[in-house]
Amino acid sequence: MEYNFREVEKKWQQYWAANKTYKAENQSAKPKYYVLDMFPYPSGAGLHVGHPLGYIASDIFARYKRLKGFNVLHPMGYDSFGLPAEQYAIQTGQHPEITTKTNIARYREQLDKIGFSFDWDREVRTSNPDYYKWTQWIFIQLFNSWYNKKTNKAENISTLISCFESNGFKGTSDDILTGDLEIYHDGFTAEEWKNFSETNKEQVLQQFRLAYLSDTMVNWCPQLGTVLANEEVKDGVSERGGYPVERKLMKQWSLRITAYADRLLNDLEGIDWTESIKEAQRNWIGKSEGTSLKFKVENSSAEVEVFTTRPDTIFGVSFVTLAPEHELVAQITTAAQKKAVDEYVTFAKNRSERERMADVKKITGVFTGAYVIHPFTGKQIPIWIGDYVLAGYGTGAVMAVPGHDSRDYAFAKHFDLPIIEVVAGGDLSKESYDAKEGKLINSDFLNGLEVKEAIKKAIAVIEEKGLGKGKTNFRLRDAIFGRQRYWGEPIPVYYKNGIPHVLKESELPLMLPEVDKYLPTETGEPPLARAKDWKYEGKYEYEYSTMPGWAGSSWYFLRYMDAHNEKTFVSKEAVNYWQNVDLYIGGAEHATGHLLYVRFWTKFLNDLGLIPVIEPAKKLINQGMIQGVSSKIAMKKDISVTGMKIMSTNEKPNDVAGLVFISEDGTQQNVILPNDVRGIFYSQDVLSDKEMTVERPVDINFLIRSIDSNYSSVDLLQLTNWQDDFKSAVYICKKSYFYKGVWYNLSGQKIEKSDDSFIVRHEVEKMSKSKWNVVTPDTMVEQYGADCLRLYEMFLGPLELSKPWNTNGITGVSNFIRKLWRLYHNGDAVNISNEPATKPELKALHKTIKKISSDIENFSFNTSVSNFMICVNELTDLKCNKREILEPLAIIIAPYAPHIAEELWNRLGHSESITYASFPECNESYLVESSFNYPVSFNGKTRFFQEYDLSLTKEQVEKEVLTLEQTQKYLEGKTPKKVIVVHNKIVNIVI
RNA sequence: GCCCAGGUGGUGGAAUUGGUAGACACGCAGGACUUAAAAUCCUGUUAUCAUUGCGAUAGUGCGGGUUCAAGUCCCGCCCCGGGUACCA
Repeated sequence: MEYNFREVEKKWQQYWAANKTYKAENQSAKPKYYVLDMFPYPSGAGLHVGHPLGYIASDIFARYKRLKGFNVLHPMGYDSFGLPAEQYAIQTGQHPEITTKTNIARYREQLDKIGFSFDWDREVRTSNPDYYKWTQWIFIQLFNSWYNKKTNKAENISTLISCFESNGFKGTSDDILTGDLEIYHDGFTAEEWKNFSETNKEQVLQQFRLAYLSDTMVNWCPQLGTVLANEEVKDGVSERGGYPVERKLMKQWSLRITAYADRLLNDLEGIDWTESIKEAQRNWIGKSEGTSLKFKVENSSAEVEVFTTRPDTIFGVSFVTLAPEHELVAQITTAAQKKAVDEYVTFAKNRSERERMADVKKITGVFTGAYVIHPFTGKQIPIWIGDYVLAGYGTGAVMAVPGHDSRDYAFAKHFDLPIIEVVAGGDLSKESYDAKEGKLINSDFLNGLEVKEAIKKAIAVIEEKGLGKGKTNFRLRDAIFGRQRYWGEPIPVYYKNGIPHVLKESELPLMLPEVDKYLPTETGEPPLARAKDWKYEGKYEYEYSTMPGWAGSSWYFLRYMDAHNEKTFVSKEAVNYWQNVDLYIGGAEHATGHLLYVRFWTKFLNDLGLIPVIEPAKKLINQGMIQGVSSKIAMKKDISVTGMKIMSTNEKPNDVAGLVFISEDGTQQNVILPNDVRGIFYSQDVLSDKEMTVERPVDINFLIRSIDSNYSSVDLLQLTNWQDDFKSAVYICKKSYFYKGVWYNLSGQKIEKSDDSFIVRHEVEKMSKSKWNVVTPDTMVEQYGADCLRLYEMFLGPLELSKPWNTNGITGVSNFIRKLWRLYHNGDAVNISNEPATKPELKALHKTIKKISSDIENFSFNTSVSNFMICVNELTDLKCNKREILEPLAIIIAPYAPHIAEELWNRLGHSESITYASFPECNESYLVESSFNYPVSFNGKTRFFQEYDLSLTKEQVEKEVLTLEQTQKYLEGKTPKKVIVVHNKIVNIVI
């Protein structure tokens, strides 16, 4: 009887669920191991074959660790707040909670079918009040904290208040309190503080709180009706939906992640994450060290402060550029230039982010008419405004050194400003010389110094003269935390006299209220403003924005440790036992979003003494993307057709009746198309000029036959019945066309059938519902079984590589599973012998044990599958049915194919699950060879093989080889110059 | 532009510290079994030349180099994928 995977897989999935086989305990004598997958967002499309890739890998690892005697925590849950469910709610009026529940149920069903060893008792959902209660609680801790630069830790805001009460505040230069943070508040004395109004005090405190309210430039997305964080914006459009994003000044909740910039950067050293992710985070944090420097404005008390990393080039400054939004712009602009400046500032403000990024190359700017005085030469230097200077970085002003900065160079060239050479080594007539190498020239006291020394000296002189001081800047911005959306965690804040107050812990969770519509109010307030009678203590307004999607996922790894605790977000005992994640698997697309925020929150919670770890995950593996193959149908434009030319195609739907073809012999053919034709699609093999076409995706389920890897033919009947605009469309093929289920020849006469195929093009891209190229695991599981899907996804190639999905090799894996089954059976009956195993059998097993162990440790799951195949092939050839071999084999294969392994284990006579068996150790003595078949090569080219006993020394092998008849043949009578013998490896004879 | 990862048969991909390139699998071709098909099993399969057999030559994106020996190390370049984008 053949292996019945349907029955067996179902049986064991039920067994595991009923027996809670994968339940993890919070205490154990065993060492702990925590394997975590990145949270899925349960979208309406369900899981596609790309999702399980990482889950299968982590599941193999988790199962392996259990077999190795570890107490394994391997949980799963859902990141269930978010935009898609809400967008769906807006369209249909259905509560997002219902959509979310349905989607989760579908995910769960799909996950269960693949046989994952999750401890489902620990499932969490970010949208459940018993979960978001603690997300809100952490927000309150952030609100009640400030970052003390002296201790380099977050502390309760009360320590800051007592500092104000005793010492007051010295203003932005109060290093001890502000460090590198930009605090916009004047200094005050202790006495003044005590007399401040509550409002005034809170204004000051908002400058320090880790969760704070401020007027910030935000990424506003009008179509989504919300602000977005920097990493949710890609190329000037929203990551979800692709809607335009504009800059807007709004009062917003933000998190002061910048306080942690240095630690987020430095602590990367201590974690075993992929270098690419670490590098992406380093770039995102963007630390740069330089100096601030003040330039006095001529005939004014104002000063322009700039930030530069190249103070050595101070004598190369030929102008100063301000960002259009710079506060000094209005103040310093001369009357003569006012009009030009105002126009420019308006222009710059109205340009969308998208436009600005699209024409990076386009240089724009205007002269203010004002000048600064060079602090060393005393010369006049013009002040310009340019939008290549960003208001949000540094001081929003730069000292332009066109000789040694390519952006300044481009600006200077464009507006014909002087270019001064101060570092020797470049050719300034062609381009700026940006390298930090060479000797300083034309630079007074810096002349002759190397750039690095000059930087040091310049900073020293600048500081000495009180013109500025050494300073570090980060590219990282504070994270905007409010979203003007419904489906998210309510921010636990209410307003009393305009001052924000947080809720008491006992008042949590602040439940998401019911609303009549999921849209903003008429006055533009977020959806929560629609909630009826939703007021704190019946009178104070709540905050109407909700938290962003990443709030819940910034601490979920902790909740899994203690998922049902009602007293605290995670108990001390649980977190002290589980510490942090040992292995985290997920996509690289979260490099600068989730993975940065979760590190930030972890450090913060550690500062407060709530958890013992400073990093969420010790090791991180990125799985590659499984791409989909979409199929593209061609339409439109003036067409050249192979063998004929279509002359006029005014493709207005009602104007295609008189298509004129010119056939190969040059005669015109007037094709009469019916009047109600609503569109024309072209088979890809009739198009010779791809430039003239546009394409749209069609459902890959309509494909019938693959022509080659780039093209397939499509089922026109299915396509015609698909969507409205396909129903009354004409499908043009080489010799005929298809319309409403009927074929016509090109003269417009009905024909019985056509031997034409309608061809669509393939394209490899991200799997997505909108591209109609999604392949779900369900059909795979149905057809081949979960074990086969698991093995096949691993067999496809290295985990971290992206690859398009194809099922070409699936039969190989399926055959392997059947072959494995047959090894344990003779016909229908289990056939196991208790005889001792032979040497070749033991060798086949133990070399596999060795290989599989090292493969798993190195996350090289694809080679494991190959090695299982080799092992089973060898044992099949040896006709091995010995218990001594087949029992350990079942165990080592169990992490990969748990269902069949359980069944075989059971048939071997075990009543317990294979999950807690112990992984066999490799016995090296079975692998020891007594001889080696040496490849004998001449000048590095292998010619033949010769077997020698391994006890032979190098010298003996050399002597033996030289006596061989074959050797003599290749020597052709010459004497070898040199003979290299590498023991157990190779013989190379140099002639 | 910058940063990161890649480039090996018709395809997915193997290859410890430099040491037999192409494991394993798909596909393809031929064969066995079968009334037939499916399933299964066997043989072959980098290219070119030669072929009765033995074999010869080339070959891991391209061009150089180091070495007895290079897919692997070094230098220069090309191509594809991902990230990032005026960060002073």
